[in-house]
Amino acid sequence: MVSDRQSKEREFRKEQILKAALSVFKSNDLEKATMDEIAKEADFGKATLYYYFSSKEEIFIEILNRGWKMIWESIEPVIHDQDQPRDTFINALNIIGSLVRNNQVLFEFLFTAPQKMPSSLNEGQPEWKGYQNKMYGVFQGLLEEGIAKKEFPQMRSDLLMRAIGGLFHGLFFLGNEKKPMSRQTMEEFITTFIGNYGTT
Amino acid sequence: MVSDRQSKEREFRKEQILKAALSVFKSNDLEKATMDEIAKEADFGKATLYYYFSSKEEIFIEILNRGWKMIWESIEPVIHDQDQPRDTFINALNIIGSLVRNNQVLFEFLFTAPQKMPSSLNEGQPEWKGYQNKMYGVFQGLLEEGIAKKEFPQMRSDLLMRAIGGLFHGLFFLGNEKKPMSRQTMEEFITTFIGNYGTT
DNA sequence: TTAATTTTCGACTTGTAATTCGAAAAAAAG
DNA sequence: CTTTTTTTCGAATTACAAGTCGAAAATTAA
Repeated sequence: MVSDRQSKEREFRKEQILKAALSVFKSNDLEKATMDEIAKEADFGKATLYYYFSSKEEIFIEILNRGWKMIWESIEPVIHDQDQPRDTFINALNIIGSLVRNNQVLFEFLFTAPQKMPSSLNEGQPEWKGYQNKMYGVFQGLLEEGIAKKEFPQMRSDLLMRAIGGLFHGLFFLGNEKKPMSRQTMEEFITTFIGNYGTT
Repeated sequence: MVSDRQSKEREFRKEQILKAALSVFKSNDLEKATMDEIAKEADFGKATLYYYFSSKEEIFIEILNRGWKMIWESIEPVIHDQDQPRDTFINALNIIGSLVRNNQVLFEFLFTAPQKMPSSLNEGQPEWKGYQNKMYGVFQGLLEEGIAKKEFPQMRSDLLMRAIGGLFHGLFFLGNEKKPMSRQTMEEFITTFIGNYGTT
C-alpha cells in the first residue's frame, strides 16, 4: 500500500531524474548521453533509474510527453476566436514565447530533439506526437484562414509555416543578446516579416 | 608504384563507398549507421573500408567536404555583382536549388547532418565548415545590402536568413509533390515571401 | 613464370554503454 | 520490536559496433 505522500515523493524523484536527464542531453549530444551520467547528475545509482523508468528511451520520451503536453495546454485556451486569425496566431506564438523564455533549455530540447532523434522512437504514435500535431494543426489552420483573409502573404501555408518556424527559432534560440524578448519585440518582428497585409 | 589507372580506380572505389555510406545514413539515422551495413551496401568486406578510410568519422566528414565544396564552387562565380543584392541573392539560391533537384538525398544530408551530428566532429575546423561559412557569409552580406537598399524587409539580417532558410528547406525537402521545382516557381515563392520592396 | 605490390576479407579483439541481478538499507505497517 | 514493503545500488551480464590482424586472392611488374 502506497500512501499519498509516498507517491508524491515518488513523482518528485521521477522529476529529479528527468531534470538531470535533460541537463545531460543538453551538453552531450543525445546519443552520447549515458545512463551513468544521468545517474551521476541525478545523484542516484544507475540501477535506481531503472526502478523508476524502464529504459533510457522511456526517460527521453517522458520529457517530450510532459513538455509537449504543457505547450498544448497553454495554447489550447486561446485558439478559439477564429475571427481574427492573425491576432490569434500572434497570441499563440507569444504564449509559447513566454514559456520558452522561462525555460530555454527544455524548449530547445522539445523543438530540436525530434529532428535529431532516431526515428525508431516515433513508432507507435507517442503521446507527445499527438500534442505536437494538434499544435501544428492549429497553426496551419490559422495561417490558412489568414491567407484567405489576405492578412498574410499569399502562399502555400505549409511553406509560410516553415518560414515562420525558422524565424521563431532564430528569435528565441539564436539570440546573441541574453535579455529576454518582450511580446512587443516579437510582435514587431513577426509583423515586419509577414507584412502588414490586413492592417494597412 | 601506382599507375594512373590504378589511382583512378582507387578513387572510383572510394566514391562507391561514400555513395553507399550516404544511402545508409539516409535510412538509418547517422549514429545507427554501422560500418557493417555500409560494407554490405557497398559490397565490400568491412575491413576493406578501413583500407580506404581510416574511420567511420572520416567517411562522414569526406561526404560533407566534397558536398560543401561542390556547393561553394557552384555559387562562387555568380556572387560578384553586388549592385543588385536581391537578384544576386535569388540567383545564388536558384543555383543551389538546381543542385538540390539533381540530388535530393545528398543535399538533404549536407544541410541537416551538421545539426544532428556529434559536436566532436566539428573540432579542428573541418574543410567543409570553411565552405559553409563562406557561403553563409555571402548570403548574409547580400541580405544586409539588400536590407540597406530596402529591397528586403527591414529586420535583423540573421533572422531574415533563418526565415528564408526555413522557407528554402520547405520548398525543396517538404515537397508533397515530386515534380522538380522550376526556377520560376521558386522565384515566385521567394518574391511573394520577402515582398516586393524594391520593385513596386 | 615468378616475385612484388595492391586489394580484399573472415575472424578476432576491444571498448562502451544499456540493462539486469541479488542482496542490503530504509521506511512503513503491524 | 518484528515483519513486510519500498528503495537503493555495486557488481555482473549482455549486446553491439568500431576497429585490427594476418593471411589469402588479385593484379601488376620483371
